[in-house]
Amino acid sequence: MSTHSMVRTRMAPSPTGEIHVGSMAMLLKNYAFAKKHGGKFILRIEDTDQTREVPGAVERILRVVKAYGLTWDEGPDIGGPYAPYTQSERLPLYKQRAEQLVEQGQAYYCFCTRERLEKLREEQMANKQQPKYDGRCRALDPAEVTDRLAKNEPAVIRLKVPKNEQINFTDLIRGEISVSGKDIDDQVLLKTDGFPTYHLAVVVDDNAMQISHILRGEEWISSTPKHVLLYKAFGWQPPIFAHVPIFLNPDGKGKMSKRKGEVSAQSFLDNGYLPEAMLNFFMLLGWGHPEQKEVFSLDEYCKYFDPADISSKSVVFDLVKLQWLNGVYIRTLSESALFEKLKPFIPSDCSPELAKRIIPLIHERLAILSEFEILSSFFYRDITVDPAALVKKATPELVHEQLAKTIAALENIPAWDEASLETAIRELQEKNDWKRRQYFMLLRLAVSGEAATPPLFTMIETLGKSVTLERLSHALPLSF
RNA sequence: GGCCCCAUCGUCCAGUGGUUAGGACACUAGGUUUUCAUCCUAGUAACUCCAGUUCAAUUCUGGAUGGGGUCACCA
Repeated sequence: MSTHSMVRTRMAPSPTGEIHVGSMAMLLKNYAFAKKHGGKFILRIEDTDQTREVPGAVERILRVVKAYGLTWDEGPDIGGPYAPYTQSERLPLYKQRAEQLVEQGQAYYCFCTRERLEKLREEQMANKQQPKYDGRCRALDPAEVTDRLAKNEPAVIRLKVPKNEQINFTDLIRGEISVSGKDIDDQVLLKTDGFPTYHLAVVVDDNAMQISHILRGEEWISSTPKHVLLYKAFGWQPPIFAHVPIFLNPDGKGKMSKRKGEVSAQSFLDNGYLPEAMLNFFMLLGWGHPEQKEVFSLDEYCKYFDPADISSKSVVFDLVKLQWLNGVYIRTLSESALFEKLKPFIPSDCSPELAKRIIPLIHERLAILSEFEILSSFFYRDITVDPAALVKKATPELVHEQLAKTIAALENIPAWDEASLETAIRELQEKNDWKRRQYFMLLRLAVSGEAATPPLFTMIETLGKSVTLERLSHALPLSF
């Protein structure tokens, strides 16, 4: 396969904070598409905005992508044939390209101050017009430009958008998209600080790095015509675009945002979602397995995934379904594997030994790893028992009798294991002709403080004799 | 608001010029069960509207409505 027909995809996060789940889902699609075609997946850092850069963000990005189980073939840390993969290290490239465009008459220097532009925008807004550059510097006298540049007057380079042209491009998901040049602003390509804007950098780098397919969020559709214009101006072959629908907030209103809950890819891991479940969930949003399967592996996804099959409507990030999926993945885990993954979520007052004994009891009840504590705390923490609940289904006299007799029986039990406990307690229940539901629930409440727990006998076994008897005794006076 | 994109159960995904419009999550009911959960069974629930094309439109075309995106020297 020649370099030209090689599939090369990329994800290009900017180090301005935590990577968003939507970005991680996009990254997955780029990854899967490259893998499907035996191509390369590239990670590039777009740090062209010095003002928004957050220290340590690059390292965190790399770490969280790995934590999700995804890898890259070329990137800032491992290099590659088109290094460097960090835009701030490629500055001369962009400057040279921007100047080339000026020479070709397809871009121009603009000396307008931020103040003027701001005022202009305000006026346009007041007049209900589109805020857009008015083109004042479009046709500056070349001599004047040279002069002002020589005086080091701050300048940007803007794209000279042909206002009477129609710009068309093909989107793999949506088909032909056409925008009129008059609706496109004269985008700044090179800023006064010498850094490129996203639009210049992305085109220059995607071309330099031989990117063949761009799978990105649909919020980029409206700026794609600018990119197409740039490819044309440089005489380059544009890559194939696929604009993937974005995630909507769980309530279905608007682009998934921080205001309505956690959105960083890392935060889901921190809350106890498994990376495999997250990836599987991403796969399900906007795309369907050919056999309508819901649970399948990354390998299988890479095999079937085709960007052309992605649905074209934005999708709601359904946390309820995510939870279900996560539970499915947790249930497939072995107990030792679950223990390993649970480690960060086991409270310090629960010993690892105890945790290991608790895990089988709550395994199928766990939807998110962080639920470990709430599902297990009564094993290692003091409990509070609601007296009203104890006598809800029986008279105080009966409850008192049941507790007293149970205590007596358990004190003399030959062995403290599930089978012996079950025998003793069932015997008691049958001999006294107590209602099983009521009696078992009473014991459950007395011993755990909870109405929903693991099975009674195994729970009591795990709790241990002294704790169990202590709690039963403690409940005794509560029945009155 | 201009421009662009989109429209099948509450949500996600299938699907078709003639179908009992299918699957999953959620929900409801039942079974298993000492509770919860798991597991099993069943059920409720959708083609946005209006024209046009056609013998026939959920499906094709146009429009309306609705939703989303975008309008920075941010990405």
